[in-house]
Amino acid sequence: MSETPRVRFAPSPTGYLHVGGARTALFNWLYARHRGGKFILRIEDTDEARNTEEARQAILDGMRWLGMDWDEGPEVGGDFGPYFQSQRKAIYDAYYAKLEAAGRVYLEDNGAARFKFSREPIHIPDMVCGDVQFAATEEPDMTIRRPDGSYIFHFVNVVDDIEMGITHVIRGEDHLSNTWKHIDLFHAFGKQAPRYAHIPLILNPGGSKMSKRDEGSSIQSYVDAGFLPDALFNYLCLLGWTPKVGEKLSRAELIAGFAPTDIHSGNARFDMTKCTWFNAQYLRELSPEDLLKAARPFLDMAAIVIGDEAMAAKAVHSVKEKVSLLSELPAWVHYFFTQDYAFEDEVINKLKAKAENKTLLTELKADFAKLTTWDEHAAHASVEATAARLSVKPGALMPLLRFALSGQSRGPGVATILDLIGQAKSVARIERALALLA
RNA sequence: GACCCAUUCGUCUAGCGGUUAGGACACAUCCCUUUCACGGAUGCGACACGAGUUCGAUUCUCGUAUGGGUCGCCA
Repeated sequence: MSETPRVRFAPSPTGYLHVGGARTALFNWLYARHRGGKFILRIEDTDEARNTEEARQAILDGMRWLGMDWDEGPEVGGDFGPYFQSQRKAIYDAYYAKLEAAGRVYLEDNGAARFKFSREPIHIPDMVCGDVQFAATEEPDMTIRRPDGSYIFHFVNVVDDIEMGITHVIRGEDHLSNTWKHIDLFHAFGKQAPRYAHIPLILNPGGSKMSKRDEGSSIQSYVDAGFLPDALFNYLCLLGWTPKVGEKLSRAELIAGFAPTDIHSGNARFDMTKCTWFNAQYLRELSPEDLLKAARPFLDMAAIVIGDEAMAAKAVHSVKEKVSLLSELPAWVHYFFTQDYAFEDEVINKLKAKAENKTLLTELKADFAKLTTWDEHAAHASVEATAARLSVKPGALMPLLRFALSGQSRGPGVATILDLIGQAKSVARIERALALLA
């Protein structure tokens, strides 16, 4: 246990990066970083018919988006490559020969090769589940090579773990029932099996294993929905593991506190509401500039044209505690960037509800037009002055201004809106609203 | 069907023989307030069941039930 750990995440590029796979990768990554070991990415693409280049790319993209770097693997290299199983056939052939020499394989009529199980009891020391005992198996010997010469998962997985010097295998609990087969193989090769940690599965809200159909099953869906990588990263860590020092933690804290022995052995349901809450928390910590940067793709998608970057940063910042996802931002800020914003029906109705609204807005506009300085304080003071002059409460004027300036019934403080939009445009917007009431 | 893992508020969980069973999300109420939010306060809400072991079980053991997983020439 004192050797430098070498752990790996070994996804199969058959689809998108799955949230469960990402969490597995994350625990491996956390463990490697915690112990100063190596985190290896190995692509298990032995089944050519099912693998796609898009899927391979999606995995790499997803890993990078979440902020997990790998010390060895695709596009990085390393001393134990290649890191694509599709390129390691010579190694597998050599290992197959060892099994053959030991009399542990035999051929089926069609050419497929099977590994002869030892048929002895096997016990798995697991850092999460404890010691798990499996009685001598009565299952048929397992196929390890197809008739076309390509090898099966269980075989290549073990061979590569040996060849790559993997010391700890942290993977989903769905593998626990098959692990005795792997150990049997390790023994057949005269090797000691690595340390295992089978982590609980992530279940959908219905309580079964998350599948591709479920909301939030692919990492890309979080990118699209406007999640921040740090937020997802943090939330995913909490599924199956409880850090001792709190829930909302930085990566450094997560790395420092990570221990495989603290991982639970019961499955956990994914709670999108709490995941979203985490995102809201992380969103609020962003500086105006960083928030704008993160929001940019979503603003672009909504065809919002940002003129002044500084103003745009202030605009998104002004509503950041009102949203949980970046994708919600455009609806809250679009009117900052165009004089041709739409009016909600509800807003028009409220403006028309009272005849005096027209008078009040006209007076506000007149006072705004007279100002020689324009900022949040000046604008706010002007509204209060108008209110005093007309003997009404400022609170009676604010909603009207909000309606006129934004066309919406909710938003940041009215003074903030006035400041960001500017004097001339604010006056123009009130005129526009007045025209609507005519 | 066989085997494996699990079972505390709706969800994620703390608990490692004696606790008023704690926290987070959600929910409810109140406060704050120019809207919507944020924030603050309070509240609602759980040990699957049955036997043991013990002076005493949420905690240990066994059984039952329930949930999940695995038994592929998928990974």
